[in-house]
Amino acid sequence: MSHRRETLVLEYPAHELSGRPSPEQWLETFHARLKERGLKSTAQRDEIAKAFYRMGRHVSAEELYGEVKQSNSHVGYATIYRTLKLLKECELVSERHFDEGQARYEVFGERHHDHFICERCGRIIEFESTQIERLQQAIAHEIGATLTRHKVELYGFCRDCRGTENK
Amino acid sequence: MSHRRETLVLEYPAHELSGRPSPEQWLETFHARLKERGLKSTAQRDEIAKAFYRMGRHVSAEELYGEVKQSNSHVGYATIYRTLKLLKECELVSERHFDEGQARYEVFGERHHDHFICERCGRIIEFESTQIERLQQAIAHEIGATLTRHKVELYGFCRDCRGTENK
DNA sequence: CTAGTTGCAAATGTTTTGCACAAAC
DNA sequence: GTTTGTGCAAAACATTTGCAACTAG
Repeated sequence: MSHRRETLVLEYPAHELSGRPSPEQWLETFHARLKERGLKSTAQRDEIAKAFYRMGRHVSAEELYGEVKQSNSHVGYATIYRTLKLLKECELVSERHFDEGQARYEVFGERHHDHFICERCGRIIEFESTQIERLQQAIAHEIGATLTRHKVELYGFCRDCRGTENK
Repeated sequence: MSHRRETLVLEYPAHELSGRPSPEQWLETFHARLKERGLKSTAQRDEIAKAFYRMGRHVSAEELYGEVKQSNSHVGYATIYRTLKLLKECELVSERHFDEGQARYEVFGERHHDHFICERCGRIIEFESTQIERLQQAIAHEIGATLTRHKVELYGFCRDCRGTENK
């Protein structure tokens, strides 16, 4: 009996993302979903979407605002938030609330994964676990509930920050 | 080989809480921890702590403020927040951030449990799973991290709200 | 007495909204 | 030409803080 891999740790730098559509495909999908909803494509929406995609994972509205400002100094915070909301509605982005004040956003529709967050350096490591997925379904079944989504977050000290806790 | 129970669903109404100290014990502990820290016990702190304890689980600052106002109309929001922060520091209360804007608080130090949150009616069901606990440790080990805390949240439709999704 | 606590109002940080002007379809 | 989108400033929230008056130890 083969030993199937149940847990997979994924830690990619922003420039090395797997399982993603190309930026062009992604933007096209955005345009299509906007059209479906009778909404318009605009230069700002494209800029924001592209900047977001380029930045990789776990981006805050503030960070995105900063990035977009670099190329186009004339976007307002409001448009950032409005576009992020749109991208959520178009199911291209998902919103996460880690234990900070602000929300973070990531490209949606990749394989489901969960997060480890280092409490010292803020590093976020992603992982997938089919066992955890299965267990969650089992628990939902026991409760008598239907699951729409779920969230597993581990907090602690990462490899590099272990042993520096008391510094 | 016996079939050990791995998952336990806990759903208590506020008036039927298990594994808790008595309100008096709890308040005494609060007093003791304040003293340790060179801080004072006051009428307000007691009132807030008692109201909190009485209200049961998953209380927001707003709800607690409302409750305290009933008996003593002269507490400010600031004192609610300051006392909640104190209770956290005294490890008598823990703070949770579900996917709402506001934080929710619960009595700390009971057995670790996780939450299912119904997206229709807001009901929160707690459960414990030793398997999930073990898996999380295994994942932390694989990442090379030390875990300080973790969080599992399931979202969906509860028993009573299933089938009413499209109403 | 004196350090710690309170209530208020004002400040904060994040996100949302109203509105007049501008741009897409 | 409508309808939708934008930028700005103001509003809306949840939470925190400064400060003068107050109170527990």
